[in-house]
Parts: sequence; C-alpha cells; structure tokens
Amino acid sequence: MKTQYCYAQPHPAVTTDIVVFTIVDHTLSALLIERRNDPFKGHWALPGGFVDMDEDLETGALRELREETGVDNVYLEQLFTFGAKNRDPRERVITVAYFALVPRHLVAPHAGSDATRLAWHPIDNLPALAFDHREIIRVAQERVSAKTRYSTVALQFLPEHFTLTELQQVYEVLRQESLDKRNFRKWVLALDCLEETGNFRRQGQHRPAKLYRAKCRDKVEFFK
Amino acid sequence: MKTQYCYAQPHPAVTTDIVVFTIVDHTLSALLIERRNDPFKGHWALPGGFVDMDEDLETGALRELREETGVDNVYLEQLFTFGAKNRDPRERVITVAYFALVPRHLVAPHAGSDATRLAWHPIDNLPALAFDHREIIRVAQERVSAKTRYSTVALQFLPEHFTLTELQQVYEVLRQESLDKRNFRKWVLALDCLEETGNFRRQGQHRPAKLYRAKCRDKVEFFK
DNA sequence: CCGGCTAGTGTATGGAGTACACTAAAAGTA
DNA sequence: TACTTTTAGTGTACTCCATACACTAGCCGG
Repeated sequence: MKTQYCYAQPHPAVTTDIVVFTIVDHTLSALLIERRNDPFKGHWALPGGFVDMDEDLETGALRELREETGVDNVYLEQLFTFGAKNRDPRERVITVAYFALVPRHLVAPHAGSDATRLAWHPIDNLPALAFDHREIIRVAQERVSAKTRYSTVALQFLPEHFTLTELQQVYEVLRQESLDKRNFRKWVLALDCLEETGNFRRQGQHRPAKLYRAKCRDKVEFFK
Repeated sequence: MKTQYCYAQPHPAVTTDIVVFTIVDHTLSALLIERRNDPFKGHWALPGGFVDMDEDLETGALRELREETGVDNVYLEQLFTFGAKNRDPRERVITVAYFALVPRHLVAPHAGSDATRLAWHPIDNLPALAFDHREIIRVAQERVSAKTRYSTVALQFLPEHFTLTELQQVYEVLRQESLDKRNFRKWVLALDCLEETGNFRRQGQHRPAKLYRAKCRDKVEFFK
C-alpha cells in the first residue's frame, strides 16, 4: 500500500521554478527543459520542482537547479509567486518563481543527468511552453531589465574578468538600446564597483582590451 | 469521522499575510490583530490566513483582509514569499506576503466582526509579534520606501482629495527626512499626475489650501 | 609600412536637483 | 479695525549629472 500524507484541510502543492538567464550571441536567453511526461509532454518548461518539507524555498530552488541543469553557485533572487487556481491541470500548484543570472561560458547545457533535452532559448523566440511559464519568463525579464537601471546585477552575466566592451554589450542587450561608448565608460567607472586586473585580453588583430573585475562580485549593489 | 485530504507527497500549507500600512500621526503604522489561539496566543500578528483551493492568491489575500479587518478596495501588491522551514511550529507553512496601502481615515479599526483586537501600531515601536511577522513588516517597509522613489504609490496613503502639504508629509514619513516645500512642489507637479480640484480646504486660522486629486488614482505609475 | 580593426579618451551643453526667504490669505484677539 | 498668528504659496541661482559627439592608440596581417 502506498504512503499517504493526510491533512484536515486541503493543501496545495508548492513548487519552485527558476528562470535562468544568460546572454547568447547578443540575445537574452533562458534555459529550458523539454518535458518528457504529461501534462505538456514535449513542451519546454522552466527547471524546477516540488519543495521538500525539510528545505527552505531558496534551498529547494538551488537544489532543483543543480539536479536538473547542473547550474550551481549563481546569482539567485526570488521573483514572484504564481498561484492562479488552474495553472496546473492536475492539482492546485502554487509556484514560487526565482530568476538566476549566469555567465554564458560557465554553463554547458549538455543533456542533464537523465538525458533530458536542455537548451538555451532566446527570449523573443520561445517555443511552446508548459503551464504559465511564458508569463513567468516575461515577468522575470521585466524585473532583470528594471534592475539594471539601479543596481549592479548586470555583472552577474559576466565571468570574473571581462572588458568594458563586454559589459557594455550586456547593458545594451538588457536595455534594448545601443549606448555611447564614452558615456557608458564614464558612468560605469563612476559607480566605483570595478577595478582593473592589470591584465589584458588580446583577441583579434587590434589593440588589446583592459580586463576588469567586480570589486564585490557576489554582492549586488544599488545606486541612485 | 473527520474528512481528510490525502496526497501521495507531503504538502505544505499555504497562507497569505497582509501588511496594511497607513500613516497615523506622522508615523508609518501597520494594522495588527491580537491572536486568540495558540501558537503565539496573545501576540500580535498580521491579518491573513489559509488560501482556499478555489481562489487565486490575491483573491485570498483580499478576502482575508476583508474578513479580518473590514478593509476593502485598497492598493494591494505581492511582497515576497516566506517559506523558512520552521517558521510555523505546527506544520510546514509557506506564506505569500502582500502589502496594502490605505488612507488613514478610511479604516476604523474597531474590533473585527468577531471582537478580535485590531489596532494600528507604529512601525518603529512594534509589540511582540507572532511567527516571522516582524521580518515580513521590515521587508514591506523597505519595499514601500523604495517605491516612493520611482513611482506614485505614495498617493495611496491619501484620500481622493488632498493638499500638497499633506502629500509632502507622506513623502517625509516614508523617506524619513524633511523636504523643502518649494522643491517638493516643483518636483511633484512636474510628474504631471496631479490636478487641481478647484476646491480649497479651510482649516485653522490661515490661508486655505488648494485641493488636488490624482489624475489616475488606481494606477501606480513609474517615472525616471 | 600600410590598412583594418577595436580600445580608449575629453569637452561642451542642457536639464534636473538643490539651496534658500519672502508674500498671501484666513481667523482670532485686543 | 488693525494687529498677530499660522499655514499656503511662489522664483532664482548654482551645481552636478546625463548627453551628444570624433579622434588617437595599438595590434595584426599582408
């Protein structure tokens, strides 16, 4: 006989879903998994899953992320909780959505441990998505774009060392506009959250670029 | 025999809690209810309760608010979801916290329908609170203060008609600093979200003040 | 050594935020 | 009625930040 968990009141299921963003080819992209089971079999979905009873929400999100995508040690922030009563056809499921920002090269979406299909999808060309995941991604994108305006989150898209041109490209992708090089540099350096590494990146037949590093990589700071 | 709701996997309980803010005597205050049952019997707590299976999260929050405090038709926004594994001593409870902003005079916290004690408490002089409600209030206060910097939420603390001095006081309370009268007026009028009603408030032995109204009371706008 | 490419730099202008002090209008009082 | 008290309401000068804009530096390959 199967174990059952019984309550005097009906309880919803609670999941976490994580929108993992990176920038691929100058395009903001999200990491998606192809579902192998119903409902929405064959559709793409956000990584995520049920919260264990003995783990905090954020811990659960990090665990799902690691298990399903191999992504670890990244910037993670709670986004919004989606709880429309019919968002899952099986039972009442409330999902606490998170978003994560990762440097592109750090994540190689080779199939997950269980041979599930895993891939980056550009935000403005998403395939058919399961549940309300399209809406979740939309909200996540808005939040990330908004946060570039008053915090240093954008640094989370880059590896430890990067050039100012690379950083500018991150901002251009997120804010969907091109920026003036001189003004951008003046602005970002005035924030006083970058430092030169002393090294250069030689790449292509042109002048090498100075490499910078975030003064505090793991702390997103607010300004203004 | 009691009805039981059984699941193959353990499920947490899900509640909503609402931080209702208003400004009383130039002080940001929250609406609290004295608990009549264990756990935390006698402690003060946020209004809120279990989410029904057939209602959306926000609908549930609004229902609890109405049932427990009589507060209705107010600005409500999802704040954050608190799900630390031991935040409720009885069982795993995940709470989706909201905050609401209300004009002071619209809410008379006479005891709720069930003679529960209900009262405004200044934010910086809170009594002993149940669960992690102090933390929830702290996060809510931070969010509201931050939002006054780039949106028109502050208008939600005022009734339909108000003077510029009253509006300035709201900003001063939320941002915890005094503002220059001329600069404040220049700034707030330049936002172009207020209009004169044509009426005046006569009060005290001095020049009457123009009454203003929000151009769109029910829509919080962003600027900058 | 010349061409092609990206890295890197300064100045001038306009607009917004800030600092600051007096007049206007009502009401109560002598 | 004129004087006092109290809050409402208004303008200007300065500083700083955002913006617009074009050339030199340095590497590589041919």
